[in-house]
Amino acid sequence: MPPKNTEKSVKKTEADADMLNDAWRVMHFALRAVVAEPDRMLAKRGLTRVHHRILFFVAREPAVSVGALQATLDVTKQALNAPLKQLQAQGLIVLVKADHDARVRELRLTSEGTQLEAKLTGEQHRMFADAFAQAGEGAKAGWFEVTRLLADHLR
Amino acid sequence: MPPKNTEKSVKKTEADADMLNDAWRVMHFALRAVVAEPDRMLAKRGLTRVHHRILFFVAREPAVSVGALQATLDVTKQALNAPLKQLQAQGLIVLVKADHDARVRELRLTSEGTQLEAKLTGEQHRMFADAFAQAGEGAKAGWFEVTRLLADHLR
DNA sequence: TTGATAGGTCAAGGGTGTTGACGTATTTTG
DNA sequence: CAAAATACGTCAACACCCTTGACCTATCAA
Repeated sequence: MPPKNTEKSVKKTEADADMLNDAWRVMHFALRAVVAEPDRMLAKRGLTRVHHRILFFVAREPAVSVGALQATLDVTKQALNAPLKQLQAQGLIVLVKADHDARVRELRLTSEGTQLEAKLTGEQHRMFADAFAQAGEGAKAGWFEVTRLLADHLR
Repeated sequence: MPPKNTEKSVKKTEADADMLNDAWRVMHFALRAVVAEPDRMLAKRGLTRVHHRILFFVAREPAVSVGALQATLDVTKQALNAPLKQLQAQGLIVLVKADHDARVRELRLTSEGTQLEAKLTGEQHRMFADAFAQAGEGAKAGWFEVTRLLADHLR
């Protein structure tokens, strides 16, 4: 038999639901906040979040091939082509033939691209670092634990 | 004068950068995880996240007007119209003229709509509840604190 | 030489959002 | 009461960004 809905248990359940809704809401806003500043910077150059994703991955894996990037970002080559050309046109990335295989093109950031990427990612890092610093080590550890547990549900 | 890049300070900085990248990555995956199950359930009915958002807000604010919902979701009425009709067609929501003003239509969930919404939101609540339960009260408090601090950057 | 691979490009189409204009019913206001 | 404003619905045009599919070149490997 399920427990009766006493006055008390009802209240507790509703408070829980509110708390969980809050968790979801605040997580949404946090994500928007982290993305907002970089988005503004990108918009000034006529770029979008896709461009940032490209810059981000190329920064962390220099000489990555177009195909590998495509797989990482999980988009078709047609979808990747346009932003890639825009980034080239703005002198943020270069494509050079690979030594080992002249068919593949290796992506690299130019110094300008490196600068922009650092600014974009740095802005996001600053937000996290600030939040962690203000909240303290314990809160930081808790945040990571909970967030990882949530992410684990992806399988 | 900036501090020298000693062997040690370099290592620490890089570890920090990794940690902050991780924070961003894990947050992404957490969000995807929370959204994944409800998305699957919606897809079975040919619905999307917009429909869930509508169900969610109507559940929490019964008799909300079309215009108010539109403002809440921040979309045009044209964008809202199609999903609204689909939800009506599936018998999940009803629109009735308001007593106080026959121009406005008040939205309400049908019992079927209430059921579906509870299933969708319940799935998300379960994920958060599980994560919080596994991580403990301290971690939960830390998670909320950090996430709120991040969200605060929105203004 | 032949077949597979990396990449680029063109064409067509879907999905989902937008703005703008217009129509109808209803309420508020001068 | 007539006129203006409001709530909502709908049609059309367009934009953005992604997809699939086909075809092309250059290059490598069997």
